Amino acid sequence: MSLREKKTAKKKADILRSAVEVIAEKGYHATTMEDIAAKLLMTKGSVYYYFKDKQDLLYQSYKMLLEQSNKMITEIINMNLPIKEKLEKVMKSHIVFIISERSSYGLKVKPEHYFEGEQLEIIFGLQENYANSFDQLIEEGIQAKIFSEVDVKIVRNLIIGAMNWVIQWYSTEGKKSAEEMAEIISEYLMKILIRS
Amino acid sequence: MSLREKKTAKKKADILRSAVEVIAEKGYHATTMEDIAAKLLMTKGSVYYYFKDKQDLLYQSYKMLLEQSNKMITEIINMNLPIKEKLEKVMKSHIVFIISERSSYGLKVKPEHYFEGEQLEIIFGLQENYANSFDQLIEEGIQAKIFSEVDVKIVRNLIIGAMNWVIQWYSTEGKKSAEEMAEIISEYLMKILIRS
Amino acid sequence: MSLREKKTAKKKADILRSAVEVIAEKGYHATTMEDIAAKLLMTKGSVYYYFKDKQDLLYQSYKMLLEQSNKMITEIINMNLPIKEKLEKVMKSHIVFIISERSSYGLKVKPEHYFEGEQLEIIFGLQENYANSFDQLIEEGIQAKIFSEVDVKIVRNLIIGAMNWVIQWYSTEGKKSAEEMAEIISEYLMKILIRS
Amino acid sequence: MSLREKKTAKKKADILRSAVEVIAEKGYHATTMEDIAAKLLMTKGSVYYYFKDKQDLLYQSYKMLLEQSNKMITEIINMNLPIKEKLEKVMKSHIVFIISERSSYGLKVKPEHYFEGEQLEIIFGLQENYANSFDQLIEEGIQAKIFSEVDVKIVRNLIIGAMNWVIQWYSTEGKKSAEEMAEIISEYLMKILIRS
DNA sequence: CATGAATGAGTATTCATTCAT
DNA sequence: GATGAATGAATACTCATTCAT
Repeated sequence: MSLREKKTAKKKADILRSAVEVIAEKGYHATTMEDIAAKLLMTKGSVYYYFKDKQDLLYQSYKMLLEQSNKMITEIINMNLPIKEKLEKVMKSHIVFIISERSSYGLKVKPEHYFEGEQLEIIFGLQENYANSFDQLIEEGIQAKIFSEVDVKIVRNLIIGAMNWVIQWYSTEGKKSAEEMAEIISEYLMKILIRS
Repeated sequence: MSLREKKTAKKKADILRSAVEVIAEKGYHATTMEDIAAKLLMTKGSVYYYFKDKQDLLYQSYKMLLEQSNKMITEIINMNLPIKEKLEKVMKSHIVFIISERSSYGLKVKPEHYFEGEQLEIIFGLQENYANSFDQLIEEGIQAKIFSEVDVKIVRNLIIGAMNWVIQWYSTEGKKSAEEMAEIISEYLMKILIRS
Repeated sequence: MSLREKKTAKKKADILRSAVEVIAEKGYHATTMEDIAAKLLMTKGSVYYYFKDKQDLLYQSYKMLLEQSNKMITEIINMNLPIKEKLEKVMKSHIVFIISERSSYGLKVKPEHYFEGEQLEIIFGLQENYANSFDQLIEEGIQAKIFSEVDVKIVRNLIIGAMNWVIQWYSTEGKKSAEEMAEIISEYLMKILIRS
Repeated sequence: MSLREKKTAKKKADILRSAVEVIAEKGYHATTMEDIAAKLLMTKGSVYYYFKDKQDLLYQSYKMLLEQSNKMITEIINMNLPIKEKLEKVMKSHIVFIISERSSYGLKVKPEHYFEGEQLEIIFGLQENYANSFDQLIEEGIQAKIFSEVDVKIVRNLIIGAMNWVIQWYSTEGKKSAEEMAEIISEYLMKILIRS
């Protein structure tokens, strides 16, 4: 990749990050291209130089988010750790990520509303990948008799829901750092799984 | 209340319910007055007879939701039941309500974005009321040594988060009814609290 | 049709006429919705109440134009007149229409650029209809040995082209009225056909 | 002219030809600088090295067209040929030129919309020159009693209109070559003039 | 000379809101 | 009370134009 290409890639990534943040904060429709651009001291026009349209920006933002989380969960799965610690690590990473990126792995409404065709398929694929990885960890724990025999999908959804909701109530002004909060939360959520 | 007043009140409530549903489905900004009116075979114009503006509609919708949940939680608190059963009942009601109304107790983004001044205070008050009631139940359980000594606020947020997220994944086409699902979920979430 | 419906239909027709004129004058892309609205002392918003979008406005304008000319040519074809007079009448009507409506039967570029799918088919159909009617008149004249044996399609295109071009050079400030000019032109163009 | 200047001149001419074609195809406003540049595998930026702005490009394109046609008509006028053949030659050249350059001597709308001041004068001058040359040929034919006594200006406009319209209907996929078509058309149009 | 990038003015379009009937 | 119509403010998007490298 040439220097110029690197610069372009960086700029694109910057815009995506900016977009993720603003959209997570205000919602897709309430976010204007102006908002996203202003945050980076750019003009709308520039953003359009890098992205086809607002929807494209949303798609790529969301895709980036999901890819990052898939990368994260895959790495952790491949670590040589006890299953319980793996799952805790995943949860903590998930929570810290949400807090630090000020975003959410979950759109505030169904992807079907925003994407269609190939885009929707890719997004669904990535979501499924993450969900499956999560499920895999839970199942492994169940096999190992460390987790109780729960309905994997439901429990996974509950845990992800509880984590994604954190952005609604966690305040950076509070006493606890993101990491501390992630530690506490993962401990609590683990209780849903741990054999008593 | 005269007949006319009753009729008006009913119409208002109808509109609110319609609004709650569409807004929950598509998000506030993506929802047009047309959408809300069309669902009731009305015209936009008529809606304005009953509500000052779109924001007012949102406010009253959301307030209604919160009032209903507060009413619900208060009734359950006053029942003569073991604490564990009370909390389970609250959770089940919360979940069933979310599924049936196809809405969410939580706006998809912070209330601060939509309300201000007195409205915001009232909304915050109602949310606090609900949170406090929830906390009260948790604390009672802790006092009674039935629940373990968790950080009440965090756990409450986790549970509410997990429940509010249900709308993102529960499908009415699935095998389980809302009640069955609520039963299962509340059982799982209860594990966060129950002493092991 | 109720009074209200009549009013709406009239308004629509007014907008179409306004659009036809401005678009014929400045071209589709150079014409703004503002231009069209301003001409009728309306706001853009109002125009959008009656028409889906700018393209829709163009389509309906053009369709109206073609329908009117088809109606005109059909009426003349059905008159009980010598073939030569029929064709002259068609030409004169065509020319007077172009001058009075300040528009052109022909878009300035190919319809394919503006329409697609069903719209394009309908436009093509209407154009074909007009062309066929024109051809029919020419052929009739040839059969009757009044016109010479020309290539019907080419001659039709030449005549229509010459007439559509009138809008480029006819000035309302000149000495001749539209009718006089139409008279002269049709006489000249007839020479292409008349047996010598 | 130095080599460099020659190169520059060639590039300019290339761009002009490209511009003429695209503008004739899509219309001035629908044509983007990108379109023109892309056709020559250039970037927009480069085009600006050679031309001040889009309007300048249009002006020079159009001027070039008119100059070429003036050159053509002048050459033919100066040939030693019977008047009838001269006019036929002019028409054929005009038609072949339009078809080959895929452009039109006539802008799709009035020059007044695109040019002003000196530019407009020059364009008008060139148009007038062409028109006058055309008229001169017609008048010569009338003097020679070969053409009938028509209104020169009107007939000239009719003939030019019929020819400029060719681009709207002539298809390169048809059986007839541009030259054959030009032959046929000029023959037909000549009938307007020829004494019967 | 060429070009990638940035910009801003202009335009289509949407939609909450108003109001006369 | 209801509604068809009208409006204008807001916003996505395009594209001619500029300029640093």
